[in-house]
Amino acid sequence: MNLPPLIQSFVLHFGEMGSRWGINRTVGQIYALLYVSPEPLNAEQIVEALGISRSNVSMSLRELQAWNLVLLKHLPDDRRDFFTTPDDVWQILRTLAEERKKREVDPTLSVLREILMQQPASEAERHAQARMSEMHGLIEQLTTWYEDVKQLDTDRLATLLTLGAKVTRLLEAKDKIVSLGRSKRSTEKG
Amino acid sequence: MNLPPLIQSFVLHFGEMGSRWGINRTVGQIYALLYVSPEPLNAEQIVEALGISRSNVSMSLRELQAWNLVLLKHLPDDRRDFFTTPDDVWQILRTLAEERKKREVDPTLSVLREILMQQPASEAERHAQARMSEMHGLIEQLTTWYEDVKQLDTDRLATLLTLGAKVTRLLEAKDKIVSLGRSKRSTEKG
DNA sequence: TCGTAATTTCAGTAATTACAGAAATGACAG
DNA sequence: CTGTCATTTCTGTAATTACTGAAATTACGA
Repeated sequence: MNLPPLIQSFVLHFGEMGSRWGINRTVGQIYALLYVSPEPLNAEQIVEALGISRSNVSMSLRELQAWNLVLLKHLPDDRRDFFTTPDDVWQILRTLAEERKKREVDPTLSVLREILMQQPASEAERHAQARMSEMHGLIEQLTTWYEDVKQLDTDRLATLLTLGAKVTRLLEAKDKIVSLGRSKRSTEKG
Repeated sequence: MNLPPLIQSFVLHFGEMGSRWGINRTVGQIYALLYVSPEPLNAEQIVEALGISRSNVSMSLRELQAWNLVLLKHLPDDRRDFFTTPDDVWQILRTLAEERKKREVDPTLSVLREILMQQPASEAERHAQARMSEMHGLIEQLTTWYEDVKQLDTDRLATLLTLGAKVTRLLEAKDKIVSLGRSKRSTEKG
């Protein structure tokens, strides 16, 4: 590996993390390298920078393309493929969220739905279905929220994040007023 | 494997998904089994239900405990360990979020911070640092939001999720009013 | 303090996944 | 066409990870 020390730390870290993210070391390293490169890189440059085989680079880039995490660019009068990551980190976040949902959530959701359609044949199955139904409900609530906020443009999304706690405080205030109203009325009744 | 068909589907699915979630098949299967079981199970029961070795069960339970995903229970006059998952799916979600953050986000955040402390020795490093800084900023914003909303009790969290889009519409309305005011003033000026 | 049951650790093996190098394919210029 | 360069696919091997069965440890009752 032949990289400036500061970049190498970053690349190596992404490699190590790779396994925890469900991708492998090489894929993680290539992504990190592309992310910090000022210019798009071609396969040969990646081979030199990371010291890995040409075929490994080819397959890893394939993987990154399947995740929609890299952009393919072409330079005039050059047949080679050059790769970058999107400039906008928020766009990267969106892609990541979408792809992980597709791979890690949607399949479970559809399996749950399928199982919940069936008639339980025993008390054990009935209880299991009830549990699965709870899980299904939670996941649906989360994905509904996600589908909702992912529509937001970046500014509004950022605002929503920054707001986070404040929305909460607003809700608490509302609750307080409502419950005050309720307890007053219930006092009057009781 | 010796389970009612409906439960078996669920367990097998969690096993298959296991790899995508960064845990292994057995761990996924055991978790799924405990999740749908009406009563806590001991190791031997898991061995019988899933048809895997006793030692494998022991190591997988260890892994699940490291993730705080299972509860250890003891019955009176019985030395064996019995395991369950929490009843409340929201609690499970919280644990999952916390553990994944700890494993998948925090290490990256600290590596980024460390690298950003250093003096870039070249233009390439300077640019790389700028990119890392963008990433760091985004992750910080996300984790701040997370630290914020994770404090909420479940009712309020659920409300926040359901609200999702509506908060947005509120923001949009506010934006419209503000920008109307601005454009009016700028028209007056221009 | 011995014996027994439960659990954990360990060492070897099986299974899976990652990778390199070679061969094949594709794309284009002349 | 043919030759060249870029990329992909394929096959075998290396490395890693998952798993088993045996041995060791722990916990506790008699």
